[in-house]
Amino acid sequence: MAWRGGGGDQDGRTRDDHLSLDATKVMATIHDVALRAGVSPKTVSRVMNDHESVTAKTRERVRAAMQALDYHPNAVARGLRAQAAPAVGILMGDPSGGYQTRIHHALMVACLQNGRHLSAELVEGDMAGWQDRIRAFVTEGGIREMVLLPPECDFAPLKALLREHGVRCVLISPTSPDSLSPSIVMDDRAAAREVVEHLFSLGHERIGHIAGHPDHAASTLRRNGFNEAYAAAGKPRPDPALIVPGDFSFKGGLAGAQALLDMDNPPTAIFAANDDMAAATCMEAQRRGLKLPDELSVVGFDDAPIAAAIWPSLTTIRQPFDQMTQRAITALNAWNANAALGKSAATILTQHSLVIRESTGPVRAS
Amino acid sequence: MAWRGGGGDQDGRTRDDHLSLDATKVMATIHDVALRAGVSPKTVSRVMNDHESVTAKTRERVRAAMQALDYHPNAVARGLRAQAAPAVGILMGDPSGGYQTRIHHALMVACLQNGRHLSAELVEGDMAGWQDRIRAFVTEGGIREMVLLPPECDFAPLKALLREHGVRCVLISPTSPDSLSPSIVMDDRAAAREVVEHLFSLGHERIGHIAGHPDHAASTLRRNGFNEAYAAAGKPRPDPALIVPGDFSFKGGLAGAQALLDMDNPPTAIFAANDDMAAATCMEAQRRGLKLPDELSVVGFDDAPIAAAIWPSLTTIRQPFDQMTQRAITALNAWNANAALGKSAATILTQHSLVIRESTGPVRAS
DNA sequence: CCAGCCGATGACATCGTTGTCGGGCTGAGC
DNA sequence: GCTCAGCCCGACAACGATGTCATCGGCTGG
Repeated sequence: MAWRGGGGDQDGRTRDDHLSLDATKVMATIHDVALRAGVSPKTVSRVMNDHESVTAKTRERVRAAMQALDYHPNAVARGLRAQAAPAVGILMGDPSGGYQTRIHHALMVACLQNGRHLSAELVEGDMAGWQDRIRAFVTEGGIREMVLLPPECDFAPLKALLREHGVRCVLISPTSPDSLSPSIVMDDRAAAREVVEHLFSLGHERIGHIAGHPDHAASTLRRNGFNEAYAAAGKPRPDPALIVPGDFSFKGGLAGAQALLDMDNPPTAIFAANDDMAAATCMEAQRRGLKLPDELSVVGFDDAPIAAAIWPSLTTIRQPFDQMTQRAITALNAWNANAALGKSAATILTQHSLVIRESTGPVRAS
Repeated sequence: MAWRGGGGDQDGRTRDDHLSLDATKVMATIHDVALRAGVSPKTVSRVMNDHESVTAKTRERVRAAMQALDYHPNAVARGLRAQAAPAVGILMGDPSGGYQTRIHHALMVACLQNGRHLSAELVEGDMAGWQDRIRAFVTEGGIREMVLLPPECDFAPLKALLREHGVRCVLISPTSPDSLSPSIVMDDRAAAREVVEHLFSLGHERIGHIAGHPDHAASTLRRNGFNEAYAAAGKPRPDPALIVPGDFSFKGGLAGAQALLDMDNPPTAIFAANDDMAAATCMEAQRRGLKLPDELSVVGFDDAPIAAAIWPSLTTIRQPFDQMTQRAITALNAWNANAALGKSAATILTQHSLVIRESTGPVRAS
């Protein structure tokens, strides 16, 4: 009985005893469980992975022992044996956009629900020797599965390197689907069209667009959707001057909004390619004394936290992050289930929705 | 010889061959290196950890072999042997504040520079059974070191649980230092005083304060610093009505700013306890047609990305995240170096700075 | 009644690395 | 020349879990 306790009856370990007073609870191993249940370690293992056939009675005894010892299998040892960590990898870069952070969070939730873990590695864009870093991440950490976000999910050398190391990838919102990795995408073009159609329905005709960062495929898709909406509605092509560049940043949004509002014939509505830029647009408009949404309607994209926080709250497109990450994990699980199947490179479309809030309203009669 | 193939030349493995065409490059093990260098695995290990004495010539041979095989030690196996993963743990909750995200990013950078890894686990505030989750994280993942952020770093049951499992913690900005874990803190009170003194120097007398989330110690410290500045300057206690509650969110900042600006005798300057709320304050002020900084000065806290992005750019306190996380890792390293030392529970103070931008200006003569 | 079979279980090896211990080699001192 | 110290280095085991194969029952069918 005693200091460390129970379960393992008395064990003679002194392994760490000299190391200070750490009453560190040494965790029970599969051997301890086996001993207590009066079976072999292998049988315990069988019970855990409910493999093959184990007598109900034995199974019960083992389970009881596990419970009594508060046994948790050691993931490190499992990883060693299996030549693979149970963790899903993800590469993180500059977090300032918020997009990456939200995906990361959603992925953690999805992993939690699937009994997995997430292991993140830093990748700064300008990093020299990124190959070695990735290699080390994969190789040392035993990562065999990864989720790639924009913009890395479009970086072919990275994908080649990962493939070379046998890492299975799922791509989130890649520019173009990859024949070897499943992709999780949303229909940016359709979403952008819905935005414009919503604005049309409110009577807007001159609509400005602040585009996204040119490196992200989504930027192009959203802009294309913007243009297509005109065609679909049988309207003439929009004035090209109404489309200004942006970069998904607040600052870029400010510049874009200024450019649009400085025009001789400014738009009555502005569709920014993400919420940060939309928020900046609201700010710039209010600074100029415009009343929102009466004198200017603004639409964002992403439904970031800021969209609901600011005033007026933003009409925006909700990206289904939960669903996207959930499917990403599901895709990895499925891949494991039927490993040999080469047909896994599916493209999975997720459902967005237009969230109408207070930043859009009918064109003011004037 | 060569059941598995020397030096990676031709190897006869078929382990995964049925598994599609994966030309998976199987990574070299310490045995491969040893074989190629003509030494025993143990010697290779010695070279890697530059332990003890190895002949320069041998060392050289081994290094060459390692290089030739592109050998990277397997962290999983090491972890198993060492009973500890090389990773530092961190608990992540709701990312919307941005604070956590920035720390996380800075920590990844610090880990990178120290050849370590970061392993994150999700902890939502309302989670039932968090004990089991933490236990699993620590126990299964082999985590022996952690960095705790607010508000978890003040949660005693959590710290007790971790201690019980022998996990070493470093606390970032805890409410009060812990006798068993080193803490990395900044002097929030002094920083808040500097903010107010800056405003005093611009001629402001009626200064509003939007406080932070009551659960965060920093909120109290910043408010106290706000009050102390008055005493230090020999001025009467500030009007209590000028201090309104907040919660570090954009939305909370909006509400706070509205409350302050709705007063009969509104303040000429507002000090928000973080940048999000300061940004909200700017937005609200501009919505009301106030010119910044002429009619209202605004100060934030944190130097979040938004501080430099919006117009006017925010005067704010820069929290030295890089330094804080760097020191956190250093503290862990030091702890390892002299494990038995109990004196590690130091409190490490980091240096903030007041960043003066465009959101503050002299009181308008009127 | 015995051969053969099948279902449940255990012994052993293995994953890649490192601590322990002892063996062998070298060189110095007598 | 011999011995012994001291330095390198390798054999072995161990970390905790699991795949492989053997084994040990008991059971059925001829």
